[in-house]
Amino acid sequence: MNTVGINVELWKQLFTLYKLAELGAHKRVIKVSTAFLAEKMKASQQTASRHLIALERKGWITRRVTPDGCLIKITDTGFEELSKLHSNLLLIMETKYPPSITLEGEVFSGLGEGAYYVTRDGYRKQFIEKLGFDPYPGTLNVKLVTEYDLKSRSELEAYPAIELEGFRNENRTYGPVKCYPAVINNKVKGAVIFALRSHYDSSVVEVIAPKFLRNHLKLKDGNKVKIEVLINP
Amino acid sequence: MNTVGINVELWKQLFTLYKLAELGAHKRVIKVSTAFLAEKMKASQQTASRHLIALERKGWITRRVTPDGCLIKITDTGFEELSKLHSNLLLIMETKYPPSITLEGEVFSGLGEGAYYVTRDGYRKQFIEKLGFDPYPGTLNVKLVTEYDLKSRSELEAYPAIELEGFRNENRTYGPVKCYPAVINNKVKGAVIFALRSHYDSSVVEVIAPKFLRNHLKLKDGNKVKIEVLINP
DNA sequence: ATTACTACTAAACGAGTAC
DNA sequence: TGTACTCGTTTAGTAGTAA
Repeated sequence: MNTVGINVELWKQLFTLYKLAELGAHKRVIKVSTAFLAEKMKASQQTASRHLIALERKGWITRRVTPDGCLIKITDTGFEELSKLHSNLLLIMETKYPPSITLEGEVFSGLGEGAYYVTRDGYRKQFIEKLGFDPYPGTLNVKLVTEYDLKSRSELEAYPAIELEGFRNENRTYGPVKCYPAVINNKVKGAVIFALRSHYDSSVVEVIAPKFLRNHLKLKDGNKVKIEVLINP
Repeated sequence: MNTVGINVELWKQLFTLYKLAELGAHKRVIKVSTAFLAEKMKASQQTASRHLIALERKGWITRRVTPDGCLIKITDTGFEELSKLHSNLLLIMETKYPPSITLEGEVFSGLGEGAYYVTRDGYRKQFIEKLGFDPYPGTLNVKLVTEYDLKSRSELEAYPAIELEGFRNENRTYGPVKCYPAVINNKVKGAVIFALRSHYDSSVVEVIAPKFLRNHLKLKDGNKVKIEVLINP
């Protein structure tokens, strides 16, 4: 998810906007004295006044000062801000799964089998179709160490994955594979893949990406790597 | 509506809680470094750290500090706070009408007809049933003066009212009446009533209450009075 | 690497007040 | 009554740093 845009400064302004909306200023022009608004905000009259000025400057409200109060209306832009907050909260509150799970572990060298599997056409086509990229021929093996990471890894099982179908060619059968889109070291988009019958235990995750991760992220055996596994609803 | 409880201090804490929820801390224990959280909040590492400590003290999160980050989970109490905010916003955003409209005007003496109508049993029973109080026998006449108040009064027409049915007795017929619950001078609960065929023009509103308003609020002719008309959805 | 303390700085607040 | 300015105070935020 990573809602871009709301930072701590905007947030403070949103508070006053929110209070104004509680008074109906998103529906109609309301007349409020700064003292009255201040009471609602549990702040001083001066603070309310300054906040209104700031909101006006920001274009979130229109404001006309009269001898007995301010005529305030929340603008479309202002309403949009409240609306954004609302829909972000909706997403947070009503989504069954967390937006992502972050795993950390150490890079190690496997047996090179990854390359073989990833390049099988039966899988490769599905990677392109379902993940949206053509994987570099090879996987990055990451060993999970901490209790927290192992727990996270096991929680992942319960979350909806992208499923690659198994297939067979003239020689043998290839099993189904679960994968999740992921961001590696906050930089590279790729995916983690879990073969249903893996030659590794669950303390190992295999990562693929369109690029050669070891080079691109300058990774060597034993280096720490961070994998943000994205969960899509 | 008048959401009680959220003030500017709670709001600031809610921001950090909201950011944690964006990271999934309402669903599971997450491991974040204070530096990482700070980046999400667009603040310094120290600020993030202090906020987490404050949230823990408040009981909104649980927190375990480890050598490589904090294990954070939003508590039920904390989740409840986010939930409250969400439902308040839902109410604000998705309600068709503003929660209330405030009218201000001057008290004046009418012809005393109000008392006559209000005490007719056909109306009185409906007041008790639909407004929940037995009105003092008499109405408070309020003259609207400012352009803003006249405009507000006319907007009111479009909002859903409590309708009293007309009736007839042996002598004559009594027309239907629209009314809205209202709070007078932030103190007394009552209602404004609009006879569909009134002897006043739309710059006058008549107010009823279980108490004798003139005495109870020490009102004299020419005094300003504030009527918060409540709109129920 | 972390967290979180202390000391300092910047920003927000509120009292008083002019208009 | 109102709003909103100045100015002193309080609060929040950051930098540096110890653990």
